[in-house]
Amino acid sequence: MEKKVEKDNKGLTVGKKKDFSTWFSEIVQKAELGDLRYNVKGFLVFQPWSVLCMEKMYKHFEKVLQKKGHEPYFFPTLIPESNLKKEASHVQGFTPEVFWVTQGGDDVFEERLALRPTSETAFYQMFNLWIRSYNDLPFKAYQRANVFRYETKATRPFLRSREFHWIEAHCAHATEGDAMKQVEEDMETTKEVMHDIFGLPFIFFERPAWDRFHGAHRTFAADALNPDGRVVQQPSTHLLKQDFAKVFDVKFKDKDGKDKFVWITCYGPAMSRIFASVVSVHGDDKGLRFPWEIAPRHVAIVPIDNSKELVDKAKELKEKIGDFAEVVIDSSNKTPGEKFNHWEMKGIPVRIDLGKKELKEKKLCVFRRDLNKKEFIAEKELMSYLEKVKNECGKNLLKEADQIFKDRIVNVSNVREMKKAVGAGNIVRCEFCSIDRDGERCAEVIEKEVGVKVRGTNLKKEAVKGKCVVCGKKAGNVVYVARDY
RNA sequence: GGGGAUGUGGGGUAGCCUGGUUAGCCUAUGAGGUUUGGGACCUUAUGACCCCGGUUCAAAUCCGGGCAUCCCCA
Repeated sequence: MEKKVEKDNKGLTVGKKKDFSTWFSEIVQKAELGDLRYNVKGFLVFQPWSVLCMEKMYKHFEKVLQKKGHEPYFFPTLIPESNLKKEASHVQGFTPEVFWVTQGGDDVFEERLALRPTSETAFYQMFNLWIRSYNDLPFKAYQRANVFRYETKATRPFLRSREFHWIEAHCAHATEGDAMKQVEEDMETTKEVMHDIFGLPFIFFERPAWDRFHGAHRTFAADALNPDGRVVQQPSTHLLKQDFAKVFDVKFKDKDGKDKFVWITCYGPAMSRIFASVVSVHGDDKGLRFPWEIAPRHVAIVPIDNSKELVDKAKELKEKIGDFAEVVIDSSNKTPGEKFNHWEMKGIPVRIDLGKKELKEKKLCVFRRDLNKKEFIAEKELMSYLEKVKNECGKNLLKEADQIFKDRIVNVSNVREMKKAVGAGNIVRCEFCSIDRDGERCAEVIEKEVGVKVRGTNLKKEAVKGKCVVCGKKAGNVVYVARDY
């Protein structure tokens, strides 16, 4: 049959590599991930296909957090201004981004209430009441929540919205050593979930002194990479030391009978933003692709026509698959071709094309999205086929993503090379004077001349032997630089 | 932070410069029918000029303000 001229706008009109920004906008709309037409700037409606995936992502994160001893909470969305103001650098950093609630009905509040931009100042207020003794430590809490930030930079659906969905974990420890171990545990959690299950490669960097979380002593953040060569900050974990403990007066009686301030850490994986990376990293020119574990649905059965015979057979197969996979039957009135394209756009891992031929021959025509491969199997092999795809498809996507990520890290030894490498969409590795305050001037030079930010140092110690690419002084660190959003 | 562009049914658009019939087209949607192995077809129906103000006999069109979206640069 003749290929139809694309004028109905159902397919993607650009390649992911060619024009990533258009590709992303299109896929959000055409795969029905989010509707941007909600009439408040910077906010969007999350549609079922993104919600179903994000629900699964939440489950994976929460399961691991709970396994490691975190307990779940739901904190209030509103935080009094006085709480927010307690820690000086925290308030300074977040105040410009706060949405304020000033009234209830016609009553004007004496004190403004913040729609939480993050919940340190809510959790630690309560830590003060809950923590009494070293027996209470470590105190490991988390919540899944939506938070609000009045972003002034260009907002983008999922990636940077004024309301986003995340998990924030807050922990209190008896010693700095314990706190640092927590930070390491958070990084391990990120790898276990985001890399191993969601299939997203990243590097954990320690951020330079000038780029820490407001109120943190040390900040560690995972940078993932989009196809356009820009990095996206994914989960970050922070060593807050005792600053917040002091202003919220969170003390415990230690074994030696003395009152001591707790050491606090916090960790924040943003589900909506990780979802953006899942879409960006795994998607292709036909649409979405998902690792099995977080696919909104697993199998679509497409009856070639909607005859009773075929629809009944589809139901029978669904029954047979049972709890092994989530199955949808597409008995819409679309033509088969349109259904095929639709489910490829949606990124369903397995599609079963069911026609009279298969019925007669007791065969099934199966299509797997990770490889875009169609084949015929005997009907009795269905379950083992699904099992195989379940095991393989996440791994395939991960392998592909890891390879691309690895190839995008490029070493340079001067600013000119850096410009070239960054222009080609790479993350650049180079030697640099210092990630303490005195290196900030060199970072500014790079930002101005090349348009990239110093992301930080890799946690794996890397040998330094040369000079800083900017000032030429003896290098103190190997740093990574990249364009960001 | 700076600059540029845009806003017309659910989606994509024509018309705007030069104000003047019933706002045209594609698609989607409802109904009826024919179809169905890679984006079907016929008949028919529904549906729009971002908001507020100004100019004018007359505004989608010109002017001012607001809101929103997209792109580029730092």
